[in-house]
Amino acid sequence: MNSVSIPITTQGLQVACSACNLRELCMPVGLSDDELERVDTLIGARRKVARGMPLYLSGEPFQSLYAIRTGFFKTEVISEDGREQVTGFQMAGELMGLDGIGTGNHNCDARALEDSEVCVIPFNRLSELSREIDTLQHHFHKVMSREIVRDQAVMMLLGTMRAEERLAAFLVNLSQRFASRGYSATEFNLRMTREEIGSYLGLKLETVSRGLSRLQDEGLLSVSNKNIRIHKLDDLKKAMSPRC
Amino acid sequence: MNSVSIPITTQGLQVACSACNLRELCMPVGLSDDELERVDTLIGARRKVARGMPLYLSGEPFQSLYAIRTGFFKTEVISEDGREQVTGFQMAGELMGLDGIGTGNHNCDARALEDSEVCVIPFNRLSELSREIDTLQHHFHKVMSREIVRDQAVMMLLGTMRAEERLAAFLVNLSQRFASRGYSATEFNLRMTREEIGSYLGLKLETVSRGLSRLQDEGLLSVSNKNIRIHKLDDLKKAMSPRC
DNA sequence: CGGATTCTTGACTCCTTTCAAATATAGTGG
DNA sequence: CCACTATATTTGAAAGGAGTCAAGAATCCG
Repeated sequence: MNSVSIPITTQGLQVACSACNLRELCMPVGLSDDELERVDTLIGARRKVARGMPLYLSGEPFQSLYAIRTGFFKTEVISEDGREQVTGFQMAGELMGLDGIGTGNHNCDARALEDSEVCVIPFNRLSELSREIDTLQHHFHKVMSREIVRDQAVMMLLGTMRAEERLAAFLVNLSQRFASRGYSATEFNLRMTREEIGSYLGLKLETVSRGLSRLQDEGLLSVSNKNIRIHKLDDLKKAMSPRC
Repeated sequence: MNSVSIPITTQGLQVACSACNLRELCMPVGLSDDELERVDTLIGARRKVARGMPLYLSGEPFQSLYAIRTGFFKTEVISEDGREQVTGFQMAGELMGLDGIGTGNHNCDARALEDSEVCVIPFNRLSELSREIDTLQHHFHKVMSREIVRDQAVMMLLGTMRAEERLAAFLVNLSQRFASRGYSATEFNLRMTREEIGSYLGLKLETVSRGLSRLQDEGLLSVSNKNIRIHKLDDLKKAMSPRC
């Protein structure tokens, strides 16, 4: 125990947006120094979310958006008749909560797949500030729009691709997102279970498992439980298309 | 022929937003008279789109959003390897083009399924105005958010539902949207082909056809080509869930 | 009116699911 | 730190639902 209290709480370690290394991925991009300073005031607080715990649940009142600082999340919709659909996996620098704006309540569950930390962005203040800072407004609109485009890509995947193609597309997507964050594009650990992958891809967990085994047999990658090692990224990309 | 020129062009018949009967469905909601007047200046022009013609195509530079005044559209994504996925069907009062904000180019094709007319909303002016009118800003954010939620519902449909369930969900959705526009909830004409329904629902056209026949055999509705008559809307809703 | 498109239906195939069992892994408490 | 239990993963075999292929019928539209 320290006799002198050292601020080791979340708050104590806070890093301003202007100094955040996720800046490029997160909200503020292309702002002047002055504007960045004002955006710094936007982030209300940090919040830690332990693995398995919800960041928010469907039905809860919507107040804030969340930018992931560290960690990994899934978002999941549960229908009235009990069906569960994982609608996405989110990693550092990505924004969550956009679905809550429309109704004023969150429309899905967001759950940490590993111990994580998020920046809380009060939506009211984001609205205010984006009325004053054009760049911020436009950036926010772009982020929402990209989410729509991403969702459309998932529709395409679910509507037209076969099991192995879906799996290849899923892995290539993860690979690219890890790579853009400075991690290896060819080796990474899955944070989610086969069942969660299956829910996202519209497949049963057994089909996911078989698909991974098959891609391994084809020599495209190695699977060791949650660890993925991609040997032929190009061929994996080709496996996203029919007749391969 | 009229000897005296009467303005029968699109422009001549223009109706201000403040007098538009789609007001509740479209952009401006809950504005003061003063604000409504300013929003009127937002609508650049009307544009007619003949059946089968594109409102915009993927790749074209994004300039404007479009609010449907009359008619019916589909939006469709085409992937690099040639797969087509219908991502939605839009009717009067609904907004199209949100997917273009992110990249500055449209990311899908929007095509009229019947002769249609849209209001052109220049995005720049919408951005400006929404910086000045809180209500408009918030409404716009809500519309985008609802689009995300809608997309998530489609993911759920594609990821977890069986053919007949998807079809039932599709028809119930159409029914509700027609009803909220003052049309019959139980009888309407499909504007799209079986193939387009299939693309949207992740099914082949034969499966759509068989599904409709089946729902008819079960007595839930009558199908006569494009005409749908729903006899048991409650049971059709139940058919969206498993074990029916 | 007539070719082209769209729709329906049947028969068969194939991919994914279901059901089941064995194995491996991870988390927990002693 | 190890044992133990719950969870997660793999794999096989069989079943089922949607896809494919094909042909005929109906409808649309110029």
